[in-house]
Amino acid sequence: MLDLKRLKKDSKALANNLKKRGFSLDLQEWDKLESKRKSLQSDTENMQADLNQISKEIGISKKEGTDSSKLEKKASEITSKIKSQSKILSSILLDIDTFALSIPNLIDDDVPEGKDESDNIELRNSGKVRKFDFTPKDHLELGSNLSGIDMESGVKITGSRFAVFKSDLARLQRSLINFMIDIHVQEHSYTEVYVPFIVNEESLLGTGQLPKFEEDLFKIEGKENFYLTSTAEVPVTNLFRNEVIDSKELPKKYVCHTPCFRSEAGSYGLDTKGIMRLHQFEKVELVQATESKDSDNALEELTGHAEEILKRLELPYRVVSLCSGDIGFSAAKTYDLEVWIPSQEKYREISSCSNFRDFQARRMKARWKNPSSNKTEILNTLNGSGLALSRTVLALMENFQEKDGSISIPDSLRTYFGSSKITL
RNA sequence: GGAGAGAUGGCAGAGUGGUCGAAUGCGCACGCUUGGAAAGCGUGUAAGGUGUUAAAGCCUUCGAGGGUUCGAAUCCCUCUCUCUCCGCCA
Repeated sequence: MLDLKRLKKDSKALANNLKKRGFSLDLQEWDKLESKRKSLQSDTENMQADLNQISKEIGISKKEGTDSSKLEKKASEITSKIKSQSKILSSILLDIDTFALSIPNLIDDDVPEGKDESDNIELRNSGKVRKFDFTPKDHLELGSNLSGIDMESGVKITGSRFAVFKSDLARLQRSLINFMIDIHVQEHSYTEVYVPFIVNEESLLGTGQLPKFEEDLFKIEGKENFYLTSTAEVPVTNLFRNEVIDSKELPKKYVCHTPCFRSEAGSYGLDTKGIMRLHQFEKVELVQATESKDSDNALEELTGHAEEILKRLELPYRVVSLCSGDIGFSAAKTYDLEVWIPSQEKYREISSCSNFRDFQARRMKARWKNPSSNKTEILNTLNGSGLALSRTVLALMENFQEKDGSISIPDSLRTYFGSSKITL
């Protein structure tokens, strides 16, 4: 959520910033709501102050044993006025809340301007794209030859976009989880957490998936409004919700492995083959909370942590800065890591690292105590995949395939995986 | 699932209808003290809104929502969560 104070003072500047991502802020609507609120609120607060004063006088009068019936009559009149007035006020406050919750985050100045994906800017790349002396197969063909990826069973058990991993490929994914978490814990000093995969509405409001993007989520039928997590970002970032963190503990760095469930509404034609885009996939997620002055550096650091995994796995990748039109609702700035996919001869997203600044933290009242001012301030939050696992499996299969359909395992992973090759 | 207890500030913990936004302790900040530290002493220390150059002031908030009352942390109702005992279970 944006700072409502800034919206009150500086709405035009905010509107200009939001325009860059193609969001038009309805300034007329805002002015209308805000001026209504202002007059109603100050009216009711004045009445409330009167009532408090009179109530106090009644209290004193009762103690002294003098007659207070006139005061009580007056008070009772004010009370009923307040009741009707505050009903209107609370409905306007609700409107303002709804309005504010559906405004996306402001975009950092150094985010490239653009309309869509095609305007994203490549910042750097790493690793050599392999030249094959045979025609490389795609991961699905490799996987079914190895009896390691079974899409049919996924469909049978659940439906489309669900997959079954078997044998060495199931083990490959499992070894990658440990590989990634160990590096982040031991070398990048993250704290490992295990969290619920089912989350409530408040958590999703906090990170910004709700109220606008409910159609991307799997909702659980029942008395309570529960959802399956679409990313570990939701449960992990919400660890900070309604907390005041001691400055000595900052930055807070968490790493977490979870499954992710996405309905993928609106992506019917995309990546229909194989495990590129599934309703359920695994991810190792990095989450940080920092003071506001530190989040720029933290984004670079966190992105580097995710890149380190790709480097150790010897996967060719590039880093892309998302343009203003492609950046997500809650993010102020995002770097995507894209890994080379030989069968598509394209780089594809395998990690997305974002700085949300105070946008999520304000929604979830995640704060820290600034010892220099002795005030509580809103935290900055960041996250990034480190990495998405099914796409890592996919990338390893395709990039490390041999002519005979076997797959070699990069050196750094061998102790985790237990052998150097997956063979037919 | 059955029975009972509870939810108060960063934390712990008083407070059962009226100057209670809330005693006290811890923590934290500042000062005194010290060669320096610890201890000790003193002062300060909730959040949000409104307002202001800044402040003062005013409003709201004691798990959430509703109700009673001139007035609610305190009484009533509903819900959520936590703890203890019993049952069940991985």
